[in-house]
Amino acid sequence: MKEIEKAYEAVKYEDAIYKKWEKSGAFKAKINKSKEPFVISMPPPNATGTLHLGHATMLALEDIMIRHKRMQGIPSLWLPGTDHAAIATQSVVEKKLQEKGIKNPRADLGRKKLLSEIKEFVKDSKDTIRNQIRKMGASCDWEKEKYTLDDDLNHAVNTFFGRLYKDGLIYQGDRIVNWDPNMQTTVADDELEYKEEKAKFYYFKYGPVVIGTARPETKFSDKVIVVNPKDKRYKHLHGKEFDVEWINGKIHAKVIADPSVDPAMGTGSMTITPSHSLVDFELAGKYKLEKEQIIDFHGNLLPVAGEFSGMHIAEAREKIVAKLKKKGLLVKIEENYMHNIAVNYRGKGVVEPQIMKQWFVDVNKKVIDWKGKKSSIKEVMQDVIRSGMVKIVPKKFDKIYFSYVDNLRDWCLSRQIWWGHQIPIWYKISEEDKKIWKKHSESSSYLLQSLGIKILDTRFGDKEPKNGVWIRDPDTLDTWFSSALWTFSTLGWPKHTVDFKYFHPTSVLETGYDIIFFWVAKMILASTYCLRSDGLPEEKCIPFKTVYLHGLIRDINGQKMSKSKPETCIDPLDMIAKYGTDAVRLSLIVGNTPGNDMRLYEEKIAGYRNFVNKIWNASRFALLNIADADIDTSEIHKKAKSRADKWILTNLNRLIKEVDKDINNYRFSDAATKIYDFAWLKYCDWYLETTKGEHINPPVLLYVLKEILKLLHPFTPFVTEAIWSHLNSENMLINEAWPIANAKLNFAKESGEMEMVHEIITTIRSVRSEKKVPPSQKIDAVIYAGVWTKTLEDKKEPIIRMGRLNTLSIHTEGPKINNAVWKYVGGMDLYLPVENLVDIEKEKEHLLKALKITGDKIATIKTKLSNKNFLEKAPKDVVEKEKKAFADLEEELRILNGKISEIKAISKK
RNA sequence: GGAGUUAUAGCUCAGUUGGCUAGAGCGCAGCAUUGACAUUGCUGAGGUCGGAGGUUCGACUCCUCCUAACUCCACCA
Repeated sequence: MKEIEKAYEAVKYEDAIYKKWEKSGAFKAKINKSKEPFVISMPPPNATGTLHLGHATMLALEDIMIRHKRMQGIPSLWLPGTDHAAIATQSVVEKKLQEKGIKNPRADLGRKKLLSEIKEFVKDSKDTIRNQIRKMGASCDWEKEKYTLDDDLNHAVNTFFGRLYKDGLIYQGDRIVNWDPNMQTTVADDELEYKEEKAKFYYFKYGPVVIGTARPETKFSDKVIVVNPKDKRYKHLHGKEFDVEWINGKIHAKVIADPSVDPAMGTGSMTITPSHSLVDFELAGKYKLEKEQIIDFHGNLLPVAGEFSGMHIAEAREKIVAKLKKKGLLVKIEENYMHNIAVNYRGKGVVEPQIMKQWFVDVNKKVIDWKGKKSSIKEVMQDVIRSGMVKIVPKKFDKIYFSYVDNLRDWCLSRQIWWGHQIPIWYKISEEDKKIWKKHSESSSYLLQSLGIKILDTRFGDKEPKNGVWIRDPDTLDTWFSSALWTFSTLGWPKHTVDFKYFHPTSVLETGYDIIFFWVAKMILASTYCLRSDGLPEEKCIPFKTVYLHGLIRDINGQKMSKSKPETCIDPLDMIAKYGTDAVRLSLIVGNTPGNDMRLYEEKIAGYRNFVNKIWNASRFALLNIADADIDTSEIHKKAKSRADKWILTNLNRLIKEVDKDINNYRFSDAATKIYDFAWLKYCDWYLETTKGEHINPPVLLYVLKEILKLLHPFTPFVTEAIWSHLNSENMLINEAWPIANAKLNFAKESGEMEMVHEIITTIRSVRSEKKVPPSQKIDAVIYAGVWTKTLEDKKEPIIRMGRLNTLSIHTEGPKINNAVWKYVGGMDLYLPVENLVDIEKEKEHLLKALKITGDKIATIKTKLSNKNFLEKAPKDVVEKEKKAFADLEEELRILNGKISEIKAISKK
């Protein structure tokens, strides 16, 4: 025992402990059909990413839940995995290839080669994130690890797609999509970011009206003017048609009135460009107008632009304006027009709305047999939350969820990149078209469109259909399409494996609130649809029973941490190296309440490192003071001797109850804080300090320490396991049984703090009156403290070790130290020095202040107690409490008055 | 434009269905320290719970309005 270091150095222990856990099989979930399991599917981090604070928080929270349940003997599965993060990964690899000199990786390498490049890259970097998950101490079942592009998960994806297709829920449609000309792919609405930008706003004469626009380059073939029907300025024009002079000659235009136009915006009249604006596209659909593409997929103008054809839009804009000016059609230019432009949040490319053929999921068609009624995807998604089948913690996110689902649009599934699950759709084409197609390296679906390839037939399938020439849709599926299946595809679905039957639905989904739309909603969509069509009862079709949404971690200024601001950005791995995983975990848990953001700063982590060290030292102390670590701690209630023993056991018992309640209610911060307080303030500062010396009761000392370690283990797994190995060489703490509150350990009556306090105060008072000394200013502190003294064998002078105060000592015999007179005060075997007087004036001031406060309180409480309404309407226990408080206060007042008269008597002398 | 969240000590945050004198950590000031621990111990200062109303015997807690900050959604032709 003696060789334990004075300070706990996390780095020395953590990796070895993790290996030991993993090797022992402690993380493996064991099926036990007589018990209901506890299951978490780990939100899969990007396979090529590195651990950030969001991951660290997620891992810490989930590990707490899993370790707690595991110690309770509940079969617990935490299934880890990684995500292929399609767009992010492909763009990283493409960039790397470009750095190597391959200018256009897709065209130059072709699909097969590029994919194998990406595969290599993922393979190499996957271990990074895996090891970082281990660094956090995550006790997940690595044997069940999955990757969203695994073959069996691909099979699940295709099965999901196939069923939707068969049910007519998947359709291909011309839709306006967010096209990123840089990345050459569509971007989901969810993935857009808006950036404010200053631009010029142009006014042009267009026939009888003046129109305003920021984008003249899209206006070549505008032939429809739209005005608000209530706008009096344009009433005479409704339904009229006429020829107007425009960029490249005359255009036959007509006027439509629609309420979507804002009369206050610009001139109140506009022309529409259905191909490159969502609003215009919807208007065109409403009035059945033609939609002509103006800009191609690289951002260049098409032949409709005449002399500007082939020019990039950025370059063309001013030239078009110049031409219109020459024609006398330019009215004015507003220079400082602020507007938002949409950019892809990955890569930041400016998005150009385009009409393209894309695959969509219909969320409104009623095909799901749900609770005896044909329902749409949207309706099922609403019902699952509304009926409470899935609970969201905190509840405020219900509203946010509904505002999203109620306005849910059809889900655009296709992405024009190669890394991901390729769409399992085949097109029958002619031999000749196939030759053309091959020349273009099977690029992307928009080329199918623009090359004019004729599709003769369309089929769903994993493999190429027979008879005829078939090509597969070159696009891939939205990453979230595979993530949506995560809770059950990882358990073997579409097969109903033993694991699937036992472990699904999962218990808790724990993640940041920022991906509630991306992921949480899509998981509900996918699991209810897939599993219901398997014929499972509704309650088995949800992906999880509870969603716990943690707050996001922000920097000290409340800003999002981003790599662009390294000075405020905290890297969890650096912090782990510096302060240890346990400290990092605590700093992420304490103060983190569901759905509320939390600021993190290094001092906070350092604070928890100090706590970890405190536990280490308390244990060290215990071990140094116990001859034999194998002390029998059974039947501990019979071994509690002193009042202090009983007090700490009673408090421990209370703590266990509260911690269980808190963890079950997802109040992890509260649970951690309570254990922290108990361990540091009650066990170390109070119990250890009080019993130090000859009053150590080894069984209780050890028992309480062990219980603290168990309670703390889910929060700080490493240090607790490290200490445990000194206490118990046979079993690892990770496998120990979780503490259970024991009624026998409730000594509240014998050991209640207040009772003890009163007893000691009484004794002290009697001591004082005997010796006629003024009350010590620090007397009250005595109650919490307890100090010991010890004579060193090798020193002549008696030594007083002052743990907390100068005023108290514990000794079996009335000591005579430093010429002080010590008096036995009983109760806890305390000896009190009756000299060491204090500053009388200060004491007087202090007492008078206390007297005033107490007097005020008594007045308040008196009013309350004389209030009839209070006595009649307030709950009985509250009234009782008030009465007791009143009695206590009066007693306090008496004591204070006694002290004051004492002081006055002394100061007179 | 629509919706939501937050506002409590110098800083970061707790405060569970309204009910004992509103709490913690950090920071600050003072004191202490030879056998677990300076990654320590004790003591102290510091709050009209954003503002104004209302409901109630009683409001940090519930309701309304106002102010400020943040977030999400929509979107600017």
